[in-house]
Amino acid sequence: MAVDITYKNGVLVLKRLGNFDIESILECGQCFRWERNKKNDYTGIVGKNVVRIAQTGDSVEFIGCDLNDFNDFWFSYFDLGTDYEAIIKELSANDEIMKTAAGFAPGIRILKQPLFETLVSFIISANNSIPNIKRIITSLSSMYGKRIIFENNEYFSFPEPTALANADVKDIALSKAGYRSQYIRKTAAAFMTDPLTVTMLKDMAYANAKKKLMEYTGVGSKVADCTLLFSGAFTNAFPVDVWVKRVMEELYLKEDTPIKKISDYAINKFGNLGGYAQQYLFFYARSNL
DNA sequence: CCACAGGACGGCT
DNA sequence: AGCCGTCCTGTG
Repeated sequence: MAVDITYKNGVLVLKRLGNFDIESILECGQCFRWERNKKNDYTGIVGKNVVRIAQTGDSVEFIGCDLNDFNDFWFSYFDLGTDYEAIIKELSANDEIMKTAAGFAPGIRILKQPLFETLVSFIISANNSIPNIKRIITSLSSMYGKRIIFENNEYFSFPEPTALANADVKDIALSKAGYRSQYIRKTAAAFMTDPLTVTMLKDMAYANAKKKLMEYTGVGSKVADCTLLFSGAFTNAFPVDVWVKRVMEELYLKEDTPIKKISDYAINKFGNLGGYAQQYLFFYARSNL
């Protein structure tokens, strides 16, 4: 069952990689900077790292990636050190709903994304649709990021806090971020003077880390939970958006329930696996409800 | 043209 | 403390 890793001519190949479905991982709403070239073939930029990933069955190719890139960055980004089979087993025990939801997309993984990038991306996500969020981030990156050429195409790294902090709100608004433009600039400025790291968040209790994030302008409960979960800080974070609210009411609670109550229910029910449960439920809801 | 989808904020009870 | 109008953009 062990994963087999080989590297030749700029292509790193993982064989027998379980619980890894590139489409589920990249289309489940946790990341915004991957473009689909064709089915099961995506190119993405994370921080300053660009890579193309092509999957056939349980064999996954990382193109334009050497062993160092993989060990230093992508292994952690794709959360390859975590046993998802065990997580699904635990969530599914005595819970037919989770069994169905996780069984629907067992190849989902929760990415560990750079903190500032994740925070700003989810500030942009507030009251917004996924295609629009992607457009805004692409636009901001081309204005304030660094240009990188990969496979003869042009990519731009996510902007550094300084670049956004020093930008004019009017210029940020050219990205079509709308009223979120001032949130982006203010948060970047705060981040620049008082940088926050995932390590710092992990050293706090979950509730304190969430409070800390909610001090940034444009960050409410949902955006804070998304940032904690998708930066790899807390696996118990359970972001409740309209879809999760819908699926929780439909499958578990059977009645209209305030968001805060849904959070409490999930924390109590799923504990440290809440974040994984949320992703399975979210993906299931988007595809079936 | 209008209705609607998607969360945070701030002003109001 | 909770309720609700407003914010911006894209789509049907």
